[in-house]
Amino acid sequence: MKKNEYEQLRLDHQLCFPLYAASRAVTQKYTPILKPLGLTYTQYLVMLVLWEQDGLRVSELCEKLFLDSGTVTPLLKKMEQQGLLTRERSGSDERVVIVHLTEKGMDLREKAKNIPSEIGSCIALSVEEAGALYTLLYKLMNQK
Amino acid sequence: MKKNEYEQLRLDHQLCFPLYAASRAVTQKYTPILKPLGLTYTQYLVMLVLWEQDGLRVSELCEKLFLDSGTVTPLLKKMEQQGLLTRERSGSDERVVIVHLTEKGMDLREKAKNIPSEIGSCIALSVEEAGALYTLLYKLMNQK
DNA sequence: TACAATTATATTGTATTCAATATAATTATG
DNA sequence: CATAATTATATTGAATACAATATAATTGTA
Repeated sequence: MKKNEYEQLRLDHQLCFPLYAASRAVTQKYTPILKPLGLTYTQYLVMLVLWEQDGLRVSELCEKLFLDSGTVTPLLKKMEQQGLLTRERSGSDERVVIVHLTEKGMDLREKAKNIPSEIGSCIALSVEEAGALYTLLYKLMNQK
Repeated sequence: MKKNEYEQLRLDHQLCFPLYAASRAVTQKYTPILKPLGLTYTQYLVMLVLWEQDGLRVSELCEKLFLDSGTVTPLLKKMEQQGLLTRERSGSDERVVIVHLTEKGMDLREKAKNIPSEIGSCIALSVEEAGALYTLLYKLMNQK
């Protein structure tokens, strides 16, 4: 029984591991594609959010991306330096920082337009598989 | 048609995002569980591999975990300092570093034994869902 | 056997992540 | 209205990740 005692600890019995490895693998696929746009993967996620809805608070960006201020604040500062966005304190509540895209930030959308299909073409999943995966992952990420 | 032009760039149309967010969410579940063992998540993965097969090369650990030497080398040094393992150059090939668990490293396995079920109990997926997810993730991580 | 490739780790530099804490502004309450 | 509690963001510190490069050892080959 000695063998079975630790059976559960086998790497190939873990769900966390392929999740972790697949996530990194997919992120790595983005790196060369995002490089011409001057974006990292996390910066790209911020842009996706802002292209959909500009003028969000830092806290709203954090919520949408499931990231905390320790990650997002330096990220936004860097992106501000790069001229992609602006950060200004709200007039009505000085604690709040509102993020707006610059012209340059908005223009980048055009260059990014085809990235999803580029990525899609190098991900070997059928539409059904991708849909099933999507559903399962959302289930996983939305539980507290 | 302006709206549809950028439809693909919506955050909720991306597969990468729930993958990334779910991965981080799951890793975060491990943090408090691993803390009593003095392990981080990545260190735990190294231990899983070594508990299964001791005496691996650094390169073999890298392959199994899909990590590169820039991640693994400092990780192993830290774990060596903590007394969990030893790193020695191979006699037959001085380029090779062989990693062995110490007594302390092996003993930790007993304390880790129930972690998979602890994690399993806070992951809200059925056995079938977990199986399907597992299969899809392996598909994703194994494509070059 | 010199010495050009190759191989195995290690190092460096940049960019995340996140827990924990700090700070400043606003709100709630006695 | 003073101040305790809360809120929003920022800072700090520790641990990853990974691309790019470096170094040392080994192998292949003219």
